[in-house]
Amino acid sequence: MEERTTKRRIKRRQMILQEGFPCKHFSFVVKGCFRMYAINENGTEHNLQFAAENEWIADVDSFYSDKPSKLFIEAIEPSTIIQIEKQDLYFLFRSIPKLNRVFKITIENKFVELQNRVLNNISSNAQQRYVNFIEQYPNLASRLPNTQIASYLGITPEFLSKIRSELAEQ
Amino acid sequence: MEERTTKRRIKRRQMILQEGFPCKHFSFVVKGCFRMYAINENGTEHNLQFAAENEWIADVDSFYSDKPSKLFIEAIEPSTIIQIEKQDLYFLFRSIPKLNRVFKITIENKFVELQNRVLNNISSNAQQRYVNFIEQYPNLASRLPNTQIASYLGITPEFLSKIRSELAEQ
DNA sequence: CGATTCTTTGAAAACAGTCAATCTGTGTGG
DNA sequence: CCACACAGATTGACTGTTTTCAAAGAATCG
Repeated sequence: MEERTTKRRIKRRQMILQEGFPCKHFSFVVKGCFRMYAINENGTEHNLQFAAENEWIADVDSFYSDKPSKLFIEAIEPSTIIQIEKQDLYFLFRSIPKLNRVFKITIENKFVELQNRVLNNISSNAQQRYVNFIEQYPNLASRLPNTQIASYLGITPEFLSKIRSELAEQ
Repeated sequence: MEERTTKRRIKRRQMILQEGFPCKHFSFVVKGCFRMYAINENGTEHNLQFAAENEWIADVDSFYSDKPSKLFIEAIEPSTIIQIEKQDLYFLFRSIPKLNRVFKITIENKFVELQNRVLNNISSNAQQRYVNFIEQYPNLASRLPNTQIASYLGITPEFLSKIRSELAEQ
């Protein structure tokens, strides 16, 4: 297994995926925290996903299709990851059949999580979404800058600040 | 295969899944169109997904966990579906190994689709989301009532109507 | 054809973004 | 270990977006 994977130390703000390049690896976060985001035509960043300890992160679309990615993955903290390339992942799937099931369940869970996020986005206002985020991911909420949370929720940092001051005085 | 699946005719407005019940089936749409939605505490409906011909629909979370669903699935048009229960699906996975791969790819594609929808929700205003919807799903857009599209986009039918009249005069 | 759903419209209110200025904290190099 | 640069957080005034409510007209299922 070790010879099929690579352990890497990643500095704060270092990118492990940049727009325009194919996503060559699935990355497992051993220590630290990452964000995956897109940049729109105005230059605004939008966080699609965070990944902290014991979570996988990759641009699934680009990884399986080999298309150039439209996303960035960047370390928010100094981090350690274990990376695996597609051919090696497929090798492991063949040699450890159980792994297929593990990955199937992982993506099914991520699918359900995303569906709940969509429901949140279309049914709740910004304050409710922020409260839900804190309740659902308390450990992320406490270690992330609010700027990053705002970008994940789809609101401006200024407006998040106003939401927080409203919540504080209640 | 036939003896493991059930073909059903579904009337317009008939439910094939209701909140509080476990989702017992994956349903394959042969003919017609369905929507999956949640109802919040105010009684407002929010469309999570549509499924027309040749698409699968189910509450994935409830189906695999056997938990009571929080969702509804309802026919928007008179429809025909083929349903399969979990035990029979697992039987088919064992007898037709390729089917595992087919389902894996299906859910990976749905995952990517959902991720793009989230990106849309957090990065675009209502007008852009509506235009994107029409471009991405032209055949759905033409057969669905605007009420249902508004509910999918997370806006009110009244505001969608205003968006449409703005687009029309351009 | 009739009942029901869907669509449109308008005015007022609530929600969220923009821009600019200031304040706070903290990572890094010296 | 200190100082400084820089990212992050807050505030306020103003603008823009979306909702709400009510009412009327159009389309469509049965």
